Amino acid sequence: MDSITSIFREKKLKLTPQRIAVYKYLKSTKEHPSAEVIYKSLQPLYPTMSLATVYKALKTLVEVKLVQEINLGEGNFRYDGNTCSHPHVQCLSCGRVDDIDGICFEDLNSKISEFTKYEVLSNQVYFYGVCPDCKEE
Amino acid sequence: MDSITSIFREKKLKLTPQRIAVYKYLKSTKEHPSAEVIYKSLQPLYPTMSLATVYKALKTLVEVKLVQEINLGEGNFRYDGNTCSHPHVQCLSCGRVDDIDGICFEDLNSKISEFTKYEVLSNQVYFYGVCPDCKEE
DNA sequence: ATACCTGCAAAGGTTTTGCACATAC
DNA sequence: GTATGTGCAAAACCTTTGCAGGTAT
Repeated sequence: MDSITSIFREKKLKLTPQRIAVYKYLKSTKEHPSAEVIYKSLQPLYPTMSLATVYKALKTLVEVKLVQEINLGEGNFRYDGNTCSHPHVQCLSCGRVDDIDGICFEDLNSKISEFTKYEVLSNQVYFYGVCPDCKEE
Repeated sequence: MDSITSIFREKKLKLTPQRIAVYKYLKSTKEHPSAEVIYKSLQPLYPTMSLATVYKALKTLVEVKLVQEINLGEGNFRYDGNTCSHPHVQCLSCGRVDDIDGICFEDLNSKISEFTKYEVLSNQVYFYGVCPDCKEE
Protein backbone atom coordinates (compact mmCIF):
# COMPACT_ATOMS: atom_id res chain seq x y z
CA MET A 1 0.00 0.00 0.00
CA ASP A 2 2.92 2.26 0.77
CA SER A 3 4.98 1.06 -2.11
CA ILE A 4 2.44 2.08 -4.72
CA THR A 5 2.26 5.61 -3.30
CA SER A 6 5.99 6.22 -3.26
CA ILE A 7 6.74 4.43 -6.50
CA PHE A 8 3.97 6.25 -8.37
CA ARG A 9 5.12 9.59 -6.97
CA GLU A 10 8.69 8.85 -7.97
CA LYS A 11 7.69 7.89 -11.51
CA LYS A 12 5.24 10.79 -11.76
CA LEU A 13 2.28 8.48 -12.33
CA LYS A 14 -1.18 9.39 -11.10
CA LEU A 15 -2.56 7.51 -8.17
CA THR A 16 -6.09 6.88 -9.39
CA PRO A 17 -8.74 4.87 -7.54
CA GLN A 18 -8.79 2.35 -10.39
CA ARG A 19 -5.07 1.67 -10.23
CA ILE A 20 -5.18 1.38 -6.46
CA ALA A 21 -8.13 -1.01 -6.69
CA VAL A 22 -6.34 -3.33 -9.11
CA TYR A 23 -3.16 -3.27 -7.03
CA LYS A 24 -4.96 -3.87 -3.74
CA TYR A 25 -6.94 -6.68 -5.25
CA LEU A 26 -3.81 -8.46 -6.43
CA LYS A 27 -2.12 -7.94 -3.07
CA SER A 28 -5.14 -9.31 -1.23
CA THR A 29 -5.37 -12.61 -3.05
CA LYS A 30 -3.26 -15.73 -3.40
CA GLU A 31 -5.00 -16.51 -6.66
CA HIS A 32 -3.49 -15.62 -9.98
CA PRO A 33 -6.35 -13.91 -11.74
CA SER A 34 -6.62 -12.91 -15.37
CA ALA A 35 -7.55 -9.36 -16.37
CA GLU A 36 -11.12 -10.53 -16.90
CA VAL A 37 -11.35 -12.06 -13.41
CA ILE A 38 -9.95 -8.91 -11.82
CA TYR A 39 -12.45 -6.84 -13.77
CA LYS A 40 -15.40 -8.98 -12.67
CA SER A 41 -14.22 -9.05 -9.06
CA LEU A 42 -13.97 -5.28 -8.89
CA GLN A 43 -17.27 -4.76 -10.70
CA PRO A 44 -19.42 -4.57 -7.53
CA LEU A 45 -17.15 -1.96 -5.93
CA TYR A 46 -16.24 -0.08 -9.13
CA PRO A 47 -19.21 -0.57 -11.43
CA THR A 48 -18.06 2.11 -13.88
CA MET A 49 -14.52 0.82 -14.36
CA SER A 50 -13.95 -0.65 -17.79
CA LEU A 51 -11.99 -3.73 -18.79
CA ALA A 52 -9.67 -1.53 -20.85
CA THR A 53 -8.78 0.37 -17.71
CA VAL A 54 -7.95 -2.87 -15.93
CA TYR A 55 -5.61 -3.76 -18.78
CA LYS A 56 -4.02 -0.33 -18.71
CA ALA A 57 -3.61 -0.42 -14.93
CA LEU A 58 -2.05 -3.87 -15.10
CA LYS A 59 0.36 -2.76 -17.78
CA THR A 60 1.45 0.20 -15.68
CA LEU A 61 1.81 -1.93 -12.54
CA VAL A 62 3.92 -4.49 -14.42
CA GLU A 63 6.11 -1.73 -15.84
CA VAL A 64 6.94 -0.33 -12.41
CA LYS A 65 7.38 -3.90 -11.13
CA LEU A 66 4.61 -3.77 -8.54
CA VAL A 67 3.00 -6.86 -10.01
CA GLN A 68 4.20 -9.77 -12.06
CA GLU A 69 2.77 -11.09 -15.29
CA ILE A 70 2.70 -14.85 -15.69
CA ASN A 71 1.88 -16.88 -18.71
CA LEU A 72 0.94 -20.50 -18.43
CA GLY A 73 0.24 -21.15 -22.05
CA GLU A 74 -3.51 -20.81 -22.08
CA GLY A 75 -3.62 -17.86 -24.42
CA ASN A 76 -4.15 -15.34 -21.69
CA PHE A 77 -2.07 -13.71 -19.01
CA ARG A 78 -2.42 -14.02 -15.29
CA TYR A 79 -1.19 -11.58 -12.70
CA ASP A 80 0.55 -12.02 -9.37
CA GLY A 81 0.86 -9.43 -6.63
CA ASN A 82 3.90 -11.23 -5.30
CA THR A 83 6.87 -9.86 -7.20
CA CYS A 84 9.56 -11.98 -5.60
CA SER A 85 10.86 -14.48 -8.08
CA HIS A 86 9.12 -17.75 -7.29
CA PRO A 87 7.94 -20.76 -9.26
CA HIS A 88 4.31 -21.47 -10.08
CA VAL A 89 2.42 -24.70 -10.42
CA GLN A 90 -0.74 -25.16 -12.44
CA CYS A 91 -3.32 -27.93 -12.17
CA LEU A 92 -3.81 -29.61 -15.53
CA SER A 93 -7.30 -30.64 -14.49
CA CYS A 94 -8.92 -27.50 -13.05
CA GLY A 95 -6.48 -24.84 -14.27
CA ARG A 96 -5.82 -23.32 -10.89
CA VAL A 97 -2.42 -21.78 -10.25
CA ASP A 98 -0.49 -21.74 -7.00
CA ASP A 99 2.76 -20.26 -5.81
CA ILE A 100 5.52 -22.55 -4.70
CA ASP A 101 7.07 -21.05 -1.61
CA GLY A 102 10.34 -21.84 0.03
CA ILE A 103 12.42 -22.27 -3.08
CA CYS A 104 13.94 -19.82 -5.49
CA PHE A 105 15.48 -20.45 -8.88
CA GLU A 106 17.33 -17.18 -9.37
CA ASP A 107 20.62 -19.02 -8.97
CA LEU A 108 19.84 -20.81 -12.22
CA ASN A 109 20.60 -17.64 -14.18
CA SER A 110 24.29 -17.90 -13.46
CA LYS A 111 24.37 -21.72 -13.51
CA ILE A 112 22.93 -21.74 -17.00
CA SER A 113 25.58 -19.40 -18.37
CA GLU A 114 27.96 -22.22 -19.19
CA PHE A 115 25.33 -23.74 -21.48
CA THR A 116 24.36 -20.67 -23.48
CA LYS A 117 25.99 -17.65 -25.07
CA TYR A 118 23.12 -15.41 -23.97
CA GLU A 119 23.53 -12.96 -21.16
CA VAL A 120 20.77 -14.34 -18.95
CA LEU A 121 18.83 -11.83 -16.89
CA SER A 122 15.75 -13.60 -15.58
CA ASN A 123 13.80 -16.80 -15.70
CA GLN A 124 10.36 -18.29 -15.22
CA VAL A 125 9.82 -21.79 -13.93
CA TYR A 126 6.41 -23.38 -14.34
CA PHE A 127 5.34 -26.78 -13.07
CA TYR A 128 2.29 -28.66 -14.26
CA GLY A 129 0.49 -31.41 -12.40
CA VAL A 130 -2.58 -32.32 -10.39
CA CYS A 131 -3.70 -30.27 -7.40
CA PRO A 132 -4.72 -31.89 -4.08
CA ASP A 133 -8.44 -31.30 -4.76
CA CYS A 134 -8.37 -32.90 -8.18
CA LYS A 135 -6.27 -35.82 -6.92
CA GLU A 136 -9.13 -36.92 -4.66
CA GLU A 137 -11.39 -37.69 -7.60
CA MET B 1 9.94 -39.65 -39.87
CA ASP B 2 9.15 -43.14 -38.72
CA SER B 3 7.63 -42.03 -35.46
CA ILE B 4 4.83 -40.09 -37.13
CA THR B 5 3.89 -43.12 -39.25
CA SER B 6 3.67 -45.56 -36.39
CA ILE B 7 2.12 -43.15 -33.90
CA PHE B 8 -0.53 -42.00 -36.35
CA ARG B 9 -1.37 -45.58 -37.26
CA GLU B 10 -1.65 -46.51 -33.61
CA LYS B 11 -3.94 -43.58 -32.85
CA LYS B 12 -5.93 -44.13 -36.03
CA LEU B 13 -5.10 -40.67 -37.36
CA LYS B 14 -4.75 -40.00 -41.04
CA LEU B 15 -1.30 -39.40 -42.42
CA THR B 16 -1.99 -36.49 -44.72
CA PRO B 17 0.61 -34.57 -46.72
CA GLN B 18 -0.18 -31.42 -44.73
CA ARG B 19 0.44 -33.05 -41.37
CA ILE B 20 3.64 -34.63 -42.63
CA ALA B 21 4.80 -31.28 -44.00
CA VAL B 22 4.28 -29.49 -40.69
CA TYR B 23 6.00 -32.27 -38.77
CA LYS B 24 8.95 -32.48 -41.15
CA TYR B 25 9.35 -28.72 -41.10
CA LEU B 26 9.56 -28.64 -37.33
CA LYS B 27 11.99 -31.54 -37.27
CA SER B 28 14.22 -29.85 -39.85
CA THR B 29 14.69 -26.55 -38.02
CA LYS B 30 16.33 -25.38 -34.82
CA GLU B 31 14.12 -22.31 -34.84
CA HIS B 32 10.95 -22.14 -32.80
CA PRO B 33 8.45 -20.93 -35.34
CA SER B 34 4.91 -19.72 -34.75
CA ALA B 35 1.98 -21.15 -36.71
CA GLU B 36 2.15 -18.16 -39.03
CA VAL B 37 5.84 -18.69 -39.76
CA ILE B 38 5.30 -22.39 -40.46
CA TYR B 39 2.44 -21.49 -42.77
CA LYS B 40 4.52 -18.98 -44.72
CA SER B 41 7.50 -21.33 -44.93
CA LEU B 42 5.40 -24.14 -46.37
CA GLN B 43 3.54 -21.83 -48.76
CA PRO B 44 5.94 -22.37 -51.70
CA LEU B 45 5.73 -26.17 -51.43
CA TYR B 46 2.09 -26.37 -50.39
CA PRO B 47 0.43 -23.32 -51.90
CA THR B 48 -3.09 -24.56 -51.23
CA MET B 49 -2.62 -25.35 -47.53
CA SER B 50 -4.50 -22.97 -45.30
CA LEU B 51 -3.41 -21.43 -42.01
CA ALA B 52 -6.31 -23.19 -40.27
CA THR B 53 -4.90 -26.51 -41.40
CA VAL B 54 -1.51 -25.61 -39.93
CA TYR B 55 -3.21 -24.88 -36.62
CA LYS B 56 -5.15 -28.12 -36.74
CA ALA B 57 -2.06 -30.13 -37.67
CA LEU B 58 -0.09 -28.53 -34.83
CA LYS B 59 -2.85 -29.29 -32.35
CA THR B 60 -2.88 -32.93 -33.42
CA LEU B 61 0.91 -33.20 -33.28
CA VAL B 62 0.98 -31.69 -29.81
CA GLU B 63 -1.74 -34.07 -28.64
CA VAL B 64 0.21 -37.12 -29.71
CA LYS B 65 3.39 -35.56 -28.28
CA LEU B 66 5.31 -35.39 -31.55
CA VAL B 67 5.92 -31.69 -31.09
CA GLN B 68 6.06 -29.35 -28.14
CA GLU B 69 4.17 -26.11 -27.66
CA ILE B 70 6.05 -23.30 -25.99
CA ASN B 71 4.74 -20.00 -24.82
CA LEU B 72 7.01 -17.12 -24.08
CA GLY B 73 4.40 -14.58 -23.22
CA GLU B 74 4.13 -12.68 -26.46
CA GLY B 75 0.53 -13.56 -27.13
CA ASN B 76 1.34 -16.36 -29.54
CA PHE B 77 2.57 -19.89 -29.36
CA ARG B 78 5.75 -21.29 -30.79
CA TYR B 79 6.44 -24.88 -31.69
CA ASP B 80 9.43 -27.11 -31.16
CA GLY B 81 10.10 -30.38 -32.96
CA ASN B 82 12.39 -31.44 -30.13
CA THR B 83 10.15 -33.09 -27.56
CA CYS B 84 12.83 -33.91 -25.00
CA SER B 85 12.40 -31.72 -21.97
CA HIS B 86 14.87 -28.86 -22.33
CA PRO B 87 14.98 -25.23 -21.31
CA HIS B 88 14.55 -22.32 -23.71
CA VAL B 89 16.06 -18.87 -23.73
CA GLN B 90 14.56 -15.86 -25.42
CA CYS B 91 16.27 -12.63 -26.42
CA LEU B 92 14.49 -9.65 -24.90
CA SER B 93 15.80 -7.48 -27.70
CA CYS B 94 15.09 -9.39 -30.94
CA GLY B 95 12.65 -12.03 -29.69
CA ARG B 96 14.54 -14.99 -31.00
CA VAL B 97 14.31 -18.26 -29.08
CA ASP B 98 17.01 -20.87 -28.64
CA ASP B 99 17.26 -24.24 -27.02
CA ILE B 100 19.63 -24.72 -24.15
CA ASP B 101 21.36 -28.03 -24.65
CA GLY B 102 23.33 -30.06 -22.18
CA ILE B 103 21.13 -29.53 -19.17
CA CYS B 104 17.80 -30.99 -18.19
CA PHE B 105 15.47 -29.89 -15.44
CA GLU B 106 13.30 -32.97 -15.22
CA ASP B 107 14.81 -33.77 -11.85
CA LEU B 108 13.14 -30.63 -10.53
CA ASN B 109 9.75 -32.37 -10.66
CA SER B 110 10.66 -34.64 -7.78
CA LYS B 111 12.78 -32.04 -5.97
CA ILE B 112 9.88 -29.64 -5.90
CA SER B 113 7.52 -32.17 -4.32
CA GLU B 114 8.56 -31.22 -0.81
CA PHE B 115 7.41 -27.66 -1.45
CA THR B 116 3.98 -28.34 -2.93
CA LYS B 117 1.04 -30.68 -2.40
CA TYR B 118 0.56 -31.04 -6.17
CA GLU B 119 1.50 -34.21 -7.96
CA VAL B 120 3.99 -32.64 -10.35
CA LEU B 121 4.18 -34.17 -13.81
CA SER B 122 6.13 -31.74 -15.97
CA ASN B 123 7.74 -28.36 -16.06
CA GLN B 124 8.82 -25.58 -18.38
CA VAL B 125 11.87 -23.45 -17.71
CA TYR B 126 12.28 -20.22 -19.65
CA PHE B 127 15.23 -17.88 -19.47
CA TYR B 128 15.24 -14.32 -20.73
CA GLY B 129 18.25 -12.27 -21.66
CA VAL B 130 20.30 -10.84 -24.50
CA CYS B 131 21.50 -12.99 -27.38
CA PRO B 132 25.09 -12.81 -28.69
CA ASP B 133 24.06 -10.84 -31.79
CA CYS B 134 22.20 -8.19 -29.83
CA LYS B 135 24.99 -7.94 -27.24
CA GLU B 136 27.35 -6.64 -29.93
CA GLU B 137 25.32 -3.49 -30.43
C1' DA C 1 -3.85 24.68 -15.21
C1' DT C 2 -2.50 20.88 -17.39
C1' DA C 3 -0.65 16.61 -18.18
C1' DC C 4 -2.23 12.32 -17.48
C1' DC C 5 -5.96 8.85 -16.98
C1' DT C 6 -10.56 6.87 -17.77
C1' DG C 7 -14.29 4.83 -20.37
C1' DC C 8 -16.18 3.71 -24.53
C1' DA C 9 -16.20 1.62 -28.88
C1' DA C 10 -13.66 0.08 -32.49
C1' DA C 11 -9.70 -2.26 -34.25
C1' DG C 12 -5.91 -5.58 -34.07
C1' DG C 13 -3.84 -10.04 -33.77
C1' DT C 14 -4.08 -14.99 -32.81
C1' DT C 15 -6.58 -19.12 -32.67
C1' DT C 16 -10.91 -21.78 -33.27
C1' DT C 17 -15.07 -23.34 -35.57
C1' DG C 18 -18.69 -24.86 -39.01
C1' DC C 19 -19.44 -26.78 -43.10
C1' DA C 20 -19.05 -28.61 -47.91
C1' DC C 21 -15.82 -31.00 -50.42
C1' DA C 22 -11.92 -34.12 -50.75
C1' DT C 23 -9.03 -37.96 -49.44
C1' DA C 24 -6.58 -41.63 -46.62
C1' DC C 25 -7.60 -45.84 -44.95
C1' DG D 1 -17.24 -46.85 -48.57
C1' DT D 2 -16.74 -44.15 -44.73
C1' DA D 3 -14.80 -41.72 -41.23
C1' DT D 4 -11.55 -38.08 -40.99
C1' DG D 5 -9.13 -34.13 -42.69
C1' DT D 6 -8.83 -29.94 -45.59
C1' DG D 7 -9.83 -25.26 -47.03
C1' DC D 8 -12.46 -21.34 -46.75
C1' DA D 9 -14.69 -17.72 -44.35
C1' DA D 10 -16.63 -16.27 -40.34
C1' DA D 11 -16.48 -16.13 -35.48
C1' DA D 12 -14.43 -16.08 -31.00
C1' DC D 13 -11.18 -14.52 -28.01
C1' DC D 14 -7.80 -11.61 -25.67
C1' DT D 15 -5.57 -7.30 -25.77
C1' DT D 16 -4.58 -2.68 -27.57
C1' DT D 17 -5.75 1.82 -29.37
C1' DG D 18 -7.87 6.49 -30.38
C1' DC D 19 -10.23 9.94 -28.67
C1' DA D 20 -13.39 13.03 -25.93
C1' DG D 21 -14.25 14.06 -21.42
C1' DG D 22 -12.66 13.77 -16.54
C1' DT D 23 -9.39 13.99 -12.63
C1' DA D 24 -5.03 13.95 -9.80
C1' DT D 25 -1.28 16.73 -9.04
